Amino acid sequence: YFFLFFFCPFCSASPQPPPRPPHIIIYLFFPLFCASGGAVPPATAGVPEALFQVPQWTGRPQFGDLQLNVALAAAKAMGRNPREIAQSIVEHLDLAGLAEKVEIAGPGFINIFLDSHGLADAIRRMQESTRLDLDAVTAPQRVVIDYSSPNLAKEMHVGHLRSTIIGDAVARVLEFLGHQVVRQNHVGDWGTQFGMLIAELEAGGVNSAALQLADLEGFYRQAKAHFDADAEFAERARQYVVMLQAGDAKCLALWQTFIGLSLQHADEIYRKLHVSLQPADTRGESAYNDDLPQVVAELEAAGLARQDQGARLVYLDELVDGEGNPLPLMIQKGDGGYLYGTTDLAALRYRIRQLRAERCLYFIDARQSLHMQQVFATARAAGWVPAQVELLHCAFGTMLGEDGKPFKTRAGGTVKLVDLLDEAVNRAARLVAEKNPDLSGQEQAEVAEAVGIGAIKYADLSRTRTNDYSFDWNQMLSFEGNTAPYLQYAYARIASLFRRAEASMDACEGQPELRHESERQLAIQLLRFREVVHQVGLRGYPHELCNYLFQLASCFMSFYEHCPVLQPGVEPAERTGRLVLAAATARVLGKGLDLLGIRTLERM
RNA sequence: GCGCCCGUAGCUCAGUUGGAUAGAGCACCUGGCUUCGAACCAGGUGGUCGGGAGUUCGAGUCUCUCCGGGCGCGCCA
Repeated sequence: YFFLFFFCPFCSASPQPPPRPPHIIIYLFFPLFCASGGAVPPATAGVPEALFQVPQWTGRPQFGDLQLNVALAAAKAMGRNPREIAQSIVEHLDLAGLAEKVEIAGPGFINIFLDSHGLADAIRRMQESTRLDLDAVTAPQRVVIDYSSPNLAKEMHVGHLRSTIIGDAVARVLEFLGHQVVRQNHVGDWGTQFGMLIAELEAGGVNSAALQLADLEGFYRQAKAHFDADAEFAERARQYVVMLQAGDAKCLALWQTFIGLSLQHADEIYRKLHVSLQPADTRGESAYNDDLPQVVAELEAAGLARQDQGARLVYLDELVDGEGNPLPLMIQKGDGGYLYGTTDLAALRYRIRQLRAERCLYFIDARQSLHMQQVFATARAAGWVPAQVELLHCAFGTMLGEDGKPFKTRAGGTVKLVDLLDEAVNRAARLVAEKNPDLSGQEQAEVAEAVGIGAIKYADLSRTRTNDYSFDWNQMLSFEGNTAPYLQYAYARIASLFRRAEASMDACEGQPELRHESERQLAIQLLRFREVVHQVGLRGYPHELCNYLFQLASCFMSFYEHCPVLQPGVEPAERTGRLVLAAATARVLGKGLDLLGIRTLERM
């Protein structure tokens, strides 16, 4: 016997399991045609993996729109003929109104050909819905997201881009899904580096009142050089750190000057980047200074910390290398100073206790993987993290130079983020002036801003975040092909269409006809939006949304090429239907770009 | 030594629970602007998925092994 029930991960109205234990249960997840949204039901966790199936989009018309391979998997488990199983599944399938045809093909593929009327109906519903038919999750979580977190001792550079942009996109996605998002900008505003800077200022007799942001970078470099070369200087720097942590007034005043300048600079960058971080989201390492002794004391009391050569380290059974050698986390130095791991633990404790996090996402460099693992394991061992709270290190790769080594300019420095952003806007401005000289100067500037910044963000967001990537000025500032401007252009064309039609995009309603293949493909793409957004919220990979939006825009461009809308000879019903498709496309593109933190334009 | 990541078209990259003929963008070639925006569209050239073995109806995807590259592994963050 086969018991089939349709069980949509985005739908709160899931059917109940059969009353008696079935011989075999096949769950069919239908991503489409669900009236209401919801969280992924926890029941999925208990389903035997082999019998758990989501129909896949085929992308090949001859194999239908959706394909189920469950018969093949079941055949293996049951030792039966897959085609027979497929046949028996198909006999039990009731897809009235959803599919016009179901075929068994090859060794036992079940190919589902969606019904065009059903598709059109789903598009109509989507266009009528204020949320693109994507309702909020039924079980919202409180999610703390740690991202951007620049080092305040120096100016922001291209290396800070990834965490800032990717974390922001995921924050927006989770918020859109209905989760309660708490952003945490864990800035590096504490520690040895500030002792270095203070020592450098003292040595140089610099007037801190006249200090400018532009000076900071140079001071940091000098201080670092002195620190590495001059043992005496290094010792002084360490003493300043101790004084700073002890609350010495003079040191604190200097420190305030530094971080004040840096935070202001960071905020300017965030505004330029159209990143949603606000000053109130900043809670730097210094905020946890007073908690550190308590953190160490608690770990000690829990019997997790041991002293070794004056330093305190946490040893855990699960923190070992391949040969069983311990990989301890140091939480206190021999001189009594604390380390960033201690601060991370204090921050995590704060996020659970004060912020009441049910989920914590960390957008931090992949090179910190071991460290994050140590911090998570230590916090759990200390009993600070309830078992149901998910701690996720959303790692990202390193930005490399042409030589495959961590990126540096020819002079050995880093590319400042401001310079990259300005260059992007300048290039975009030249392009706009050339392509659309009719726009006013003000409009051209706005377009250049949106296009230039969008291109940079998209170049980063559209790659799998865990991979390293090479910094390539031209590629990052490209405006052709799979880029943000392509998506913005598709949006602008639709806006233009509605201006010409003298119609409102939001008020555009009706039933598309989906006669042309490109109309059908566009409709299918539109309906995939929900599953993609949920996926990004679950895994934290914004490139999945980028890929989807690019496909959607491509489908639209093709549709628009082949299906006239306002031209003479187009029947009224056809015209209405195509306007609905265009409007729905614009809304999904607009929302998708918004979730990526990229602006849309009515004209460009 | 141990661990993690990576190796897919000339270049930069996708490829979700293993599914039918491995896909994009850039570059190159051929077409398309008196018709809704050519930042575009239609089509073409281009691949031993690093090598080998295994698992099975079926492997870019899973296992093992080798090669090549990157990163990490107690007193910086």
